[in-house]
Amino acid sequence: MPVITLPDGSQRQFDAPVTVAGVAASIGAGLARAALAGKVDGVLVDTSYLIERDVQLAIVTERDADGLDVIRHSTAHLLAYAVKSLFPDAQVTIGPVIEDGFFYDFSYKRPFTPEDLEAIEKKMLELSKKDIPVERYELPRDEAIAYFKSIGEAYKAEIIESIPQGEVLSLYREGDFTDLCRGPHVPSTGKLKVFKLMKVAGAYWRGDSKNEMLTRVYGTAWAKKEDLEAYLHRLEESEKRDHRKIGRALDLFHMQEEAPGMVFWHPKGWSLWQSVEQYMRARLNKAGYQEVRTPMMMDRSLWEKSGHWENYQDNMFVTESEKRTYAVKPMNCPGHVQIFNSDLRSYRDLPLRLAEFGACHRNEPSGSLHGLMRVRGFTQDDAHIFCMESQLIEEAKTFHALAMSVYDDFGFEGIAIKLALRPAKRAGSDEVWDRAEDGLRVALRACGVEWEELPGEGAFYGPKIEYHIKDAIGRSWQCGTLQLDFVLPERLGPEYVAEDNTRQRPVMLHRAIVGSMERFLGILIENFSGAFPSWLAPVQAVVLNISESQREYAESVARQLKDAGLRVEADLRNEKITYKIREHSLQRIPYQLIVGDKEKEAGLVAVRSRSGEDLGQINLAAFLERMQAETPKA
RNA sequence: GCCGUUGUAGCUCAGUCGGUAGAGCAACUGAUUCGUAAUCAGUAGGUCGAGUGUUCGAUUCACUUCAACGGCACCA
Repeated sequence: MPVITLPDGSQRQFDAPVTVAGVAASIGAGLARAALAGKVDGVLVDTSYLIERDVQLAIVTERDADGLDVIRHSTAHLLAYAVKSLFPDAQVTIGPVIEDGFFYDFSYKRPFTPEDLEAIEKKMLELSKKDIPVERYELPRDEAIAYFKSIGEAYKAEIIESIPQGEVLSLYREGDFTDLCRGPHVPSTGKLKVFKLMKVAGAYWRGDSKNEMLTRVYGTAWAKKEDLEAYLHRLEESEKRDHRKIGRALDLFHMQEEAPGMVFWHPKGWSLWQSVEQYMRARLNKAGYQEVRTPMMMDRSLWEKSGHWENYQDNMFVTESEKRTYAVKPMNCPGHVQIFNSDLRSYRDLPLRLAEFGACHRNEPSGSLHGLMRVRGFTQDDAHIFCMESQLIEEAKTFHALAMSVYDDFGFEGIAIKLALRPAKRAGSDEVWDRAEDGLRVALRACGVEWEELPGEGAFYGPKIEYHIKDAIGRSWQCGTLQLDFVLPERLGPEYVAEDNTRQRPVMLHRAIVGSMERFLGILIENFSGAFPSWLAPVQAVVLNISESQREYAESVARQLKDAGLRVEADLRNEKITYKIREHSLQRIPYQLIVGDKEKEAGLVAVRSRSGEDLGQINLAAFLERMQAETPKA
């Protein structure tokens, strides 16, 4: 006699076991129709799930986040169903829900084409219209293996084989298509109406590049048509923000075939870069760092000592001269250790913080290159802190505060912190790793922050804290990092003289805040959609004369502002003022200073903000003050 | 690196069922001197990513190669 408690606290008693669908029907016909799944004591189940005891039950509909997931998951199955009916000898593998949609991986003798995709989508609509029931049933593991082998689904059979003996598995049948799945699923294909197949791509079986490449079909699915449209619109909007597009439109940088993965910075892009670099330099100086510069390439033997040769040889650019092999630096740390080693250091010198805007090169796989976000030549705001173990926590805390303050100045919020732990391929003993990982945990705790741990993601020489920032369209990027390293000091041999006159090994902290300058600028471009805050904008203001008679006045205004340190241009072209305003608006210049006869006479400028607002006529001192107020203090 | 797609003027793109290419914007020249997002007229601009092959003839077809784009894998 199950008593069912609904989310509003009301209870219903039934004389006999009842399905989720049955409960929904007892509440109302509308709910029965809308029911996609149920949540029984917090666990998602099908509407066909039989309730035999007292439970908490929520009927899941398309209005719930869970309901949307069920829709997406079931749409992935519908996709597989359609593929199997169009291409019977294709094999199905997996089809999970992902952000905004789903995908399904197939094995087929040839990859699907964009035309196939259209046909598949059409078939899916057809199957949806038929409103075919989706039925759940169970099979013992071994029977399930035999079943999938019998219908030629080798991948499914392999998946089940990796499930422990003795388990009972759930299968879902819709029409003549059956798939292994944990579920739950919508009760019938008619519930799936709003979906779109987005693209085909290759993907390795089980995510391993040694395995066969499958064809992956990506799709999106929503509860309502308007949601789908809003999603497609959102995609279009992010395309407009693409840093490669804006980089061209605003003349910031370009890349070309002869230098794949390397950037040609144009004057305006380099101005942006310099604003970021000078800001960081000021922050680092104030925080007790000393800036250095180390060689672009060093002898192979040094990279062998550091362990980079062994771990990353294939990804290093190498050159030869007079029978010696040199590698272009992929990291700055070995160079910084050489500076540390160049003198006898005392414990009084510690912590020694060496910073470098270090230009590094890594021969990244061709397929991984992506605009400014993933390049082969990049510059880090890198620094290494050499300290005693007793100073670790304090250094980590100070770094954390600095990093957060920098992100704040750039306008980023909601920084996610992650702790990447020892990878399979690593240097150093387990005992050393224990110490390093615990050290970072203690430091994070001391900072009073929450973090997520990522097993196996650390660097070969040590664990790392990662700072992930979220941009204006919700994408997350790793920028900052703090890495604790006991290994490189062992390998490269830095030492200091301790208080008791013994020689001791310093601990090394690797750290960066913006990470790769290239990537960070890419993030800034997309985050601001090219409309940089005035302290970063390559051109902060442009002076526009309305007609020839204010030429000299406009020139003198521009000159005075430049002398005061602003990045200012004058547009004295003989064009209509509306034309000039349009052009500079498209260039996203923060302020347009318009001077006509009125301003010339009064010795003022009429200020138009980037948003199109008229800020009125002000004098130059007032304008300079305004700019000053918009610039973060170092 | 792997799978797929793409590569035509500075940018965005059209085109040629094989007979050496076209638009809009940008650029340049001239006229216009104008008050808050596009003044008018004219001019110029391309080894059709690179290489090889098929062909009387290739930007178009085939193959190779490079790069970009979307994924996968990788990311010290």
